[in-house]
Amino acid sequence: MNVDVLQGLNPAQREAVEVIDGPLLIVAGPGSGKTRVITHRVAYLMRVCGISPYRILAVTFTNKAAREMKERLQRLVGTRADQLSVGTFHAFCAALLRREGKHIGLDSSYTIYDDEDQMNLLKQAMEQADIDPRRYPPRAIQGVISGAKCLLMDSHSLSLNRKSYFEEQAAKVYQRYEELLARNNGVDFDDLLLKAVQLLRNNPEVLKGYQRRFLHILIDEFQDTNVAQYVLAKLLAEEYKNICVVGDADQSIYAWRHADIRNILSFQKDYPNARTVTLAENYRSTGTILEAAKHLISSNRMRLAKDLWTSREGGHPIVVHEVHDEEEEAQFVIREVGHLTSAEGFNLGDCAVMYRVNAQSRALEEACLRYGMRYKLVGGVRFYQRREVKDVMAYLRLISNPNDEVSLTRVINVPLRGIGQRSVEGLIRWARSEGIPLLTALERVAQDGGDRASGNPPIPPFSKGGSGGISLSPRVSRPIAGFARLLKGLVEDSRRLNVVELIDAVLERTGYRQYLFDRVEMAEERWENLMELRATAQEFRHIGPPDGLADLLERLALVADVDNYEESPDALTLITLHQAKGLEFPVVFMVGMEDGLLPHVRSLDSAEQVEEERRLCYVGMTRSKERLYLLRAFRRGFSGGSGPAGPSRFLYEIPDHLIASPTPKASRKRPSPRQAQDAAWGIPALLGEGPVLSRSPERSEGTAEGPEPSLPSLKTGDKVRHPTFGDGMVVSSVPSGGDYEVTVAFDGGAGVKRLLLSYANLEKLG
DNA sequence: CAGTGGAGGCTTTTT
DNA sequence: GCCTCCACTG
Repeated sequence: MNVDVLQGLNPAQREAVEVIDGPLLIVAGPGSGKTRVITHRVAYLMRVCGISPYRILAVTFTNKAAREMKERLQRLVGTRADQLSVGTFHAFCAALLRREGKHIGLDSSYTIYDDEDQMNLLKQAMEQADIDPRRYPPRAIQGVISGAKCLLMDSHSLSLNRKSYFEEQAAKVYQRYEELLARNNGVDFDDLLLKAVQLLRNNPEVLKGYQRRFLHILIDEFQDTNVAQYVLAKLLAEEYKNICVVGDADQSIYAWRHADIRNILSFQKDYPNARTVTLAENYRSTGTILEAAKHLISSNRMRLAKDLWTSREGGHPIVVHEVHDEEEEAQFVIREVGHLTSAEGFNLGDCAVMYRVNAQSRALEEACLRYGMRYKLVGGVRFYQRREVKDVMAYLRLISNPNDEVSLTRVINVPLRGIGQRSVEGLIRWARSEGIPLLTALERVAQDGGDRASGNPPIPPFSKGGSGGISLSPRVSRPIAGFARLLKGLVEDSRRLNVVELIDAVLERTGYRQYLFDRVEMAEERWENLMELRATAQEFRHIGPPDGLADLLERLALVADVDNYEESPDALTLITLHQAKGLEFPVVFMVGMEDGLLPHVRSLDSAEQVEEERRLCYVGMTRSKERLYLLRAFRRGFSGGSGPAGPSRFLYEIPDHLIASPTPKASRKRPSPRQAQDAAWGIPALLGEGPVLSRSPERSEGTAEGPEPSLPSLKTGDKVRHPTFGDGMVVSSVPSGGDYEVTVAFDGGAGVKRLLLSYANLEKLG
């Protein structure tokens, strides 16, 4: 019985399963059976080594991966799999904080803020810190704060280690932002990790408990972990040092989210005796595809080479095709998919179209609709980000955590109750000056504000009245009082109702349902979404108050999507390259193979970023099992106007002999600087045409024209004016993906900026 | 207080 | 080119 856990594994896989003592690094190339190894390893630990599932922790990057792992393990070891700790870092930390948060002053009913909530709070913090959001984009500030948190830095340490004036400003916001979070009894996603680490570091006895519990720790997608996650894992593994990490640096595509490939190096340094097992056999792709991908990725300097191989030699050549624009690109995909499904035995569900940015899905979707091809768009607006869902969630959060002012301000006037922005602001200011929670302020208005004689002169917006009350006109106070009563009633309901009943109560008693159908467009669809939320809540209905609500809210905060990607046998998949990671398809179309898109313009200023783009390209190519198409358009309507675009540099990194109907040798060489210049203006560099491919000549000709006359040329030394940054001098101007990337040194505090000419709205000064 | 229009701003995305 | 946010008007 114990034998079958090892059966069917190749020698490397077998080693990765059997080496259980001490630290282990598994380097897992694409399609190397990684998931199989992980699940079999866990099964081996349990069934062969007799280790209790309670003492095994397996951490994954996404909920989906966690779910799949659990399902597979259930098949391998049965119901004992339920006792395993399998989940994401964030979920693990959320549970830890709920249980042990009291050690760091966090109430167990804390709220987890998502991106949108976080930005709301951050903007407030910026206002309080008196930092101009025009000069310091909140998004960028958020990025700096998040980056600091992922390195386990607090605002003080960010301030000390600042590398720029910008970071110094960010540190100021950070401090305020933390104060606001604390007042709201809220945490953001990064806090889950940061606070978990803080908690464990500052509470040795708590830490010891977990260290002794987890005899074996596994981390999947190790290349995607950030420093905080690695430190957390290291802390937990300190007792037994049975830590197994699985990853592939070549598939690291989340550095921009503070994932740090250097964790792999740190691992080898922190555990000098760590064993390394490389899974090099690829079971997914044809020899041709694997060869092309290997060749591409070998251009990266920051990597450890590994020798991937497959027994599936040869295979269909890769099709590289040029089209005029995105419309033609979509048309080509549709025609080709039609051919593959009607004549070559593929199913529609076998095919996927992958792209760099979501905006590219539009042309594809339109084409699918026009030609009547079934498709499945992955991603888009996520479920828990939809307004109606977030509104109802805000009510639920507020019931659970009355200190949550973000949620309170979100719903105090939804449905419309005549409580305007000014009233809310006044209320908040008043509550702060009195040092009372916002909810208490509401209740006070309900107690005495509502009945106050109308003869009282309203002092807008709020002012202190006698005995800690406030005086305001009934027009303002009545709806506020009404809202306070509503909330109080719902909090009482929550003590006796299960979560499903509670959701129903919220929908009815707040008047939300009525509001939706009376006043909101597409009410049916939105209602459907709310019913889906209600369906999710069913899972928690048996958990009595107040835990049911807390559990539901945790789930809603940590599980991003109900309709995560699921295979649909009869639809063409449209998906971003990022989301495609971990998936595989018999047929893959990669569209938008242009410099400026892949690699993306925003990555062109650093070699590291271009390398990440190359990895992204590598990830896309290695999703394919049988057929791979690389499409490139001469001209693409991209944000800000349409411009010609040169072929992706990555196309030149694929050997000729792997490409269908090889193009003339001369044009397949890496372009000379002159050619690169031409390419940037859309002058065709790839002249060859495959047999399947036809390009309408009359349209193609139109692309060979010169630069758009509308783009003014700027040269070094020119004086320019920018609407927000003010006056400055051009330092450099280089063509970039059909645009110009202009570097400008501004006179004021703005410093040196890199701008895209078509976005920047620069005025040339005589 | 609430609905409308103009201006500005633009990857990738899970938790 | 399209969506989002803010400012203004009704």
